[in-house]
Amino acid sequence: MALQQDPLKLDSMLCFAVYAAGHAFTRFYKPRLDGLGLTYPQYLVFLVLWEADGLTVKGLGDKLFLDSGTITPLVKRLEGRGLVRRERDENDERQVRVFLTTEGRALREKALAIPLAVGAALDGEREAIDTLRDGLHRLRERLDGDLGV
Amino acid sequence: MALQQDPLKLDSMLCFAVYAAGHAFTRFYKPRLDGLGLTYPQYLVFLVLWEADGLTVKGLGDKLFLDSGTITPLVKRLEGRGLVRRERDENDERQVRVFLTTEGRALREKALAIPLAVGAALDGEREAIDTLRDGLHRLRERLDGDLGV
DNA sequence: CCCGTTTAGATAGTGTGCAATTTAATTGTG
DNA sequence: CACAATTAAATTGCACACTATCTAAACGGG
Repeated sequence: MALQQDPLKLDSMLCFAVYAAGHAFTRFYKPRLDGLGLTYPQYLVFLVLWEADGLTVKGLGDKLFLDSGTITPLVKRLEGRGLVRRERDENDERQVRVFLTTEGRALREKALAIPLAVGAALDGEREAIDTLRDGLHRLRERLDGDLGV
Repeated sequence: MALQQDPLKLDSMLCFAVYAAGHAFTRFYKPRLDGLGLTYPQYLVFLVLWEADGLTVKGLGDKLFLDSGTITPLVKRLEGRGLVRRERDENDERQVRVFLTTEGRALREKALAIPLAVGAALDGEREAIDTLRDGLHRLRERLDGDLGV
């Protein structure tokens, strides 16, 4: 196996493979999520809330690796549409807890069709998928663990 | 190995692993790219131009899987800083070709340090990296090949 | 050669992401 | 208890990404 000649070759870069696959996923999800009226990041927030209703904004951010600058306006849009309710924690009033409304909880039924569509598109690659996912989670941990320059 | 019980479990989803790893990469690159004054997508544009100067906006988009709505304003910002020059193709005036300026070409020297930093952070994982990258490119092709719903 | 279609690029609007700052609430230490 | 430090959200500003729409240029069949 020859060594990499050009260290700046786009197609050899892991970062670009991740970046491009991410956009491909967003494009793939778009038509499916249109049916629920959700964007992809909003869908992720619901995945978390369906597992753990009443999480704080920070809790959501920790799960999704996003900060309040992203979560706050996103959740406010969901609140405006009556899909979630925001409520200040009475024991610690710095925190805002996000609760599903009946309507928000009901979305879960429709959402069940989405993993099926993904499964169909990636048909017969169960093992490769698990390997990829685990490799990506390890990668993320390494990158986030690095202290910079 | 037990089957997946909850089909909507965040941490089992490949899409989220890709999404989160993408952000981790962006965060990782940020301090390194600050030295060049580039954002990560701008860096990708330079990777393409250093390989193929004078590409059209569409050519850039094809390489990066982005459309004119993203490329046009990005390249205009680079033009405003004197890093690239935009020039309408004289044979087909619908097309705009993007050329590196001397300054833009010179950035490449500084950029060479970046793959080294990535290599250091992911030290000793050459084989795993190649496997991940190839798996992600195959994934992207599958997702983009899907016709939707 | 005319006109409908296609193609390239630009533009407007919406929704992320993130850094930096601000405000309010809580905690820790003397 | 006072008060500095920390923490949680929100806010502001900038830069993507994408959809939809628009204009101009090129193409293609009759």
